[in-house]
Amino acid sequence: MSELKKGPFWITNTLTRKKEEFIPQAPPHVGLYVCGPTVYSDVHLGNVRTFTTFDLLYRWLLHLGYKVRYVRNITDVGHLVGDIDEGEDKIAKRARLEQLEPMEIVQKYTNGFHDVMRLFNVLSPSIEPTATGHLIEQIDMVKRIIDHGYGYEANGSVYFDVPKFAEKHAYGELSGRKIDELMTNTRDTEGMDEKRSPLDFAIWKKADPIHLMKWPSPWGEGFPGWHLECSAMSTKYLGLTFDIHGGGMDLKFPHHECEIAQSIAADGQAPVRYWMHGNMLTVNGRKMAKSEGNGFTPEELVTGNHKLLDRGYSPMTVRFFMLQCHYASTLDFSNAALQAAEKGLERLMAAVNTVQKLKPSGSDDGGTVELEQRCYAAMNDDLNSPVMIAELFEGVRLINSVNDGKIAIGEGAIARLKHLFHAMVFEVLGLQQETAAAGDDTALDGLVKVFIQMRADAKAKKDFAASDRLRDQLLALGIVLKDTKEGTTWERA
RNA sequence: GGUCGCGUGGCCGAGUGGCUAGGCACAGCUCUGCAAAAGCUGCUACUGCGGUUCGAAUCCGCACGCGACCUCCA
Repeated sequence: MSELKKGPFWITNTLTRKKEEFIPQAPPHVGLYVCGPTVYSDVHLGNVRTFTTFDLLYRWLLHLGYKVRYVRNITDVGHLVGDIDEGEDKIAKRARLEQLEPMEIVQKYTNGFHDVMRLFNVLSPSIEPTATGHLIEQIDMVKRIIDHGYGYEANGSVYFDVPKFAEKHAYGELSGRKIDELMTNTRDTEGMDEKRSPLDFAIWKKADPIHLMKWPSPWGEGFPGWHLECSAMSTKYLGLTFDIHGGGMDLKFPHHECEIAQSIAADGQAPVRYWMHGNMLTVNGRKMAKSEGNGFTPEELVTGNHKLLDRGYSPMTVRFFMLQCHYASTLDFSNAALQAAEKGLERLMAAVNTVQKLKPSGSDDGGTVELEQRCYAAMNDDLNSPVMIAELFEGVRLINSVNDGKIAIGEGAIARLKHLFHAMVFEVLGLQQETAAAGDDTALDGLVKVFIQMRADAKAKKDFAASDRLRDQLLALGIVLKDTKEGTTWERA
C-alpha cells in the first residue's frame, strides 16, 4: 500500500475543537504523551478504555510508519485526596490503610496495572517514567517558574500564581474557562490561607515531619504537586513542545490546563501541538469512577462476579466492545451490548481464519481495493474504528461468500484480503485469538473427543436415539457440540 | 448557577444537507437424520415544535430529557 493511500491522518484537536491534519513537527518522529494512572488502587474498566483509546492511536501511528516515542507516566506521589491542595496524598493514605510502605503500594498497583494492560493487549509505552524518579527535574521546573515570576513560596510550599499568569497568557483555553468566571465559581475553602488566589495550585508541597513521602528541596522537605510531573517528564523526554498529548476527558481541567500554564511559565512555549481526549465509559448513563463505586476490576469482569454483570466476558470481547464506539463519544456499559460484541467478535475472528483457506477462482477483484481504501479512510478520519470495523464486516460477508463458492475472486484479491484483515484486526485493533475453551484442558478435550467419536459411530449406524442421547447428556454437563463441515467440535456453554 | 456535549430503528452504536453504516436480536432460506452451530437474504430509524432550503435526521432557533466538567477521578 502506498503512502499516498495511507494518509493524510486527521485528528480532533481538543485545544482548537477542530479536526486537523496531523503533521508531526519532525517526521517521521512523533512524540506522544499520555497521562497514566495514579497507582493507589486497582484500575477499572473506565481506565482501561482510555488506555485502549491511546493504544489504538499508538498502533495507528506505527502502522502509518511513524517512529513514535510514547511516554506514559506512573503517578506515584503528589496526587492528593481532596485537592484544594490540602488533602492527604492518595498513596500515603492507602499505605496507612493497608499498613504498607508507600513504595509497596506503588509497586503493588503498578504490577496490577501492567497485568491489566497485558490482559487487554495494550502495548507498552516506550518510556514509563515515575514522578518519584524525576524529582530533580520537577524541582528544577519549580525554580524556573519562580524565576519567571509565576510561582511564590508560602510557608515551605510553592504555588503557581494563576491570576498573574492570566495577565499575559491564555489560561483556560483548553477547557473553555474564563478566569473571572472561575473566580466567581470557586467556593471559599478552609486551609487555603497560603494561596494568594483560590485558583492557584501547588507545584511543591511542604511535608509534615511524620509524612513518609518527602524529599529535600530549596523550600524544605516536601513533595511535588500533581500537575507538575507530567510537565517535567514530557519536557525531559519529548522536548519543550511535542506532538500529541492524550488523556481522559476528566483531566482537561484542571490537570491539563495546569500543565499548559506551567510549561509556558517555566519555558516560554506551549508544550503540546495536538491535544486528544478520550471520553468516559458510563454505567447506566453515569460515569464509571472510583468515587462512584460502579467500576469493575478485570477479575470481576472475566468471572462475572459483580452485581452489574450477568456473566463473565473475555478481555478481547471488552476490547472489541470499546473499539466499536468512537473514542470521543461516551460509551455506556451494558450486558446486552457486551453480549452483542461477543457474537460479533466471534464472527469476525471466524472470518480471519476462513480467509486463510480461500481458493482463488478467476481474476475478479471483488471490490477489495475499495474495501481497503475505506478502512484506511475510516482510521485516518480521527481514528474512526467503528466505521473501520463496519467495513471489515463487509469483508466478512465477501470472505464467507467466496468460501461458499457463491462469489469468485482472484489470487490478488485474496492476498489483499488476507493482508488487510491481518493488519487491521491484529496490528491496528490489537485483537487476539483467544484460546478456545476446549484448548486449555487436554484431558477433558480428549474425553469429549471420545464421546464425539461414539456419537459419530452411532450416527453412522443411523442410531439417532443413541447419538442424540450423547449430545443431550454432554449438553447437561455444559458441553455444546457443533457439527460443522469439517466434523464435530465442542465448546463450553 | 456557569461552560461544554449528547438525544438515531427492539438493543448497542457510526454518519451525512439528497445516493437511506455496521454489530446484536428478529424473520425467511441453505446446510443438516433432527436440533444446534455456520452461511446467505430481509428488516429504512434519527426527542418534540418552528425556521432556512428544491430537499434536513444532518444547518439555525426554541422546548423537553440526559450527561460531563466547574473538588480527586481515565
